[in-house]
Amino acid sequence: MATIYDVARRAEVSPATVSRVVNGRANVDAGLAERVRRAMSDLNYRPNAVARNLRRSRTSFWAVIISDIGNPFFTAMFRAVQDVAQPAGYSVLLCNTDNDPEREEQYVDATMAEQIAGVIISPTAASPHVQRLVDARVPVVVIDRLLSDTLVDTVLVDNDLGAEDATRHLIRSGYRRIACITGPQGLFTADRRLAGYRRALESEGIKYDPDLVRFADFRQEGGHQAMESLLSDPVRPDAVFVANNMMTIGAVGRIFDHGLRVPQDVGVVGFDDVPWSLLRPALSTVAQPTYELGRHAADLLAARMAEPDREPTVLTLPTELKVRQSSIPRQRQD
Amino acid sequence: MATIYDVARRAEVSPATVSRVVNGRANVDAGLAERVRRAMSDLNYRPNAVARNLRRSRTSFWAVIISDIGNPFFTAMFRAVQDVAQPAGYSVLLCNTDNDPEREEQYVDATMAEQIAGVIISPTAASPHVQRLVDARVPVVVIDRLLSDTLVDTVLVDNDLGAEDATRHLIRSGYRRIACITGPQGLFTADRRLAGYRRALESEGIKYDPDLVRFADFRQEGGHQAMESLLSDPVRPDAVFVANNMMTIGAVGRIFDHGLRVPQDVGVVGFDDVPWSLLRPALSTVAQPTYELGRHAADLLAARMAEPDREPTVLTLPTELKVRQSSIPRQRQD
DNA sequence: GTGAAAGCGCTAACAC
DNA sequence: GTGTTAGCGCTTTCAC
Repeated sequence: MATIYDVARRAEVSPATVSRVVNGRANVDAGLAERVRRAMSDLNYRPNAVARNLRRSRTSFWAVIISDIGNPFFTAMFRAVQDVAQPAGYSVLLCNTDNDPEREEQYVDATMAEQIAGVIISPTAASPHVQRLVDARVPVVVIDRLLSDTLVDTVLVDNDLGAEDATRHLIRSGYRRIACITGPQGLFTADRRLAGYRRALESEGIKYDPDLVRFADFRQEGGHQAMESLLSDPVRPDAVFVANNMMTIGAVGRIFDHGLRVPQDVGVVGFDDVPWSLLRPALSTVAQPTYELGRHAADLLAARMAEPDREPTVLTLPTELKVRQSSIPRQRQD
Repeated sequence: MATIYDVARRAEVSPATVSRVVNGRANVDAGLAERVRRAMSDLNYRPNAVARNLRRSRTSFWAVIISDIGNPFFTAMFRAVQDVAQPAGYSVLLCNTDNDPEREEQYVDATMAEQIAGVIISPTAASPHVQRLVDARVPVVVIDRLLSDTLVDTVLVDNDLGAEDATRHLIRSGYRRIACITGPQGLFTADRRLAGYRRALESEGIKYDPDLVRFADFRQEGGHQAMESLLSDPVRPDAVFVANNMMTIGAVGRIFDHGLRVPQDVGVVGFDDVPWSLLRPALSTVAQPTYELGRHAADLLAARMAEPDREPTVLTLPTELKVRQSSIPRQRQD
């Protein structure tokens, strides 16, 4: 592999000049620059990014650390990050923790060791790792979680309001015994969405009943089991608010398995869209602006890199209730 | 940030000894090693991976280059790769090309510049980039495509047979006017699946009719449009074989939009499962062993890294036809 | 078993 | 505008 010295020798200039040409610095004589470019192409020279990274003591990578690569929420967000990063000359590393704090730690360690230029992370429940990144002055943006003990750029949606809208919509559609399947207790989004559900009930004069609440794992299988548990109750709910997309899939499947109809027997509103229009009945959901979330996170990251000492920003984006078939009982459909 | 020199000074040994301890080399006196470990922890020392990379002239990254991060086929495969890579001490970079050859080139360049240790790639149609990687002696495994002009480790499924099975199943279920929506002409999987479709027709004595074939883009929207085009024909097909999962979603949605029923009016078999069990009717598909594909690709990559001059292997895994509701017309269901 | 020292390929002072 | 040179932090001969 040709190095910058080989090119310099061939073009009869110094390595410094070659470096300047490679990096597009203006202050190089046009003739020299041309000679350098010829030499580079003659030798099929490719700069060694690792050497550059060492010298500059940071890389041209961003890392996105997420908990579930199978969830379209994260992949859509990732795509947005990539769309911002690539034109800016950064490649994006996707790290999938499967909600395992140990894996998260491993990735955060790797991130620091590899001198990653910036990190966008959706941390697992109690995450001291973000603090470590902040302490090491690695630019970080937290997405989808609000960390109470760490001052850091953050992008969220209004989980409370979204869940409240969804639940109120179910109430106003005539459902009365409304269950809630939320995520692991202590996980920010799970707690906020449960809180929104509760607030809607209480503001509409329906008593909050903890027996109608299930805590699952935000995955399809969890939604499946939680629904099973709800349906095996002597008095089954007539509607359910499910706090994420994957669990909604699982929950609705279970409703069908019991021979029940959606929305006639059980009304359903999920949280976060699934990008697939095929589902029947079409699911009512609290849509999150996933792409926007990613784009804002990427923009915040870029801003922090440009200005490391700026005040941390917390951005809360609105959700949008999309009413489709799964929450409109037959008698009200027309 | 503490360096290896700081640790050496504090432990009163040489940097070489610290390096040996960090890398777990055996030939270090136990007492010294202990002293070094203490110093490391005192100073909160973290090895600088970039410097190590430069010195070793390769990184501890693998890159997976795919065409669509929104397709569960690729994310499942990625997960498998990650599961092999991580215990082996590698982090995995996910590169999403959106089927854009330019983006692919950019990623291949970055891969080489960053001295990525190994690459798993599902190349776009005509890909000279893989040859470049091979020439540069970067360990590469190609997945989901057979490159005719490049000798390289490859993991495939038997596309021909899978498509043939699917189509024959439709024929035997009583469908006669069977359409095919495949991917972009020239793309390996698209061509092979079309060939399998054709072979089934001909072996069952049905004339192959090019008017029943549509070439789309392997994405939901493409399936949507292709189905629209098929349904606007004066004589509409009574079944369709769709050559990938995303297009199947789009196609079935369009069938519904036309007020037609699946499978009574139009039978459907897709290629590659979708992880959502919720779809109604449940889709008959040619299931690919996605996780296995990824695992084998990762294993081949590891083998190539260990033994750069081994003969390239081409692995072809079987598919499995999963007959569900979408291809069993009512009169035959019982 | 341990240390001294060279150098991976590049960039950025600094000198001219 | 261009060249000289000193490292970035680590690993790895090689000598002892």
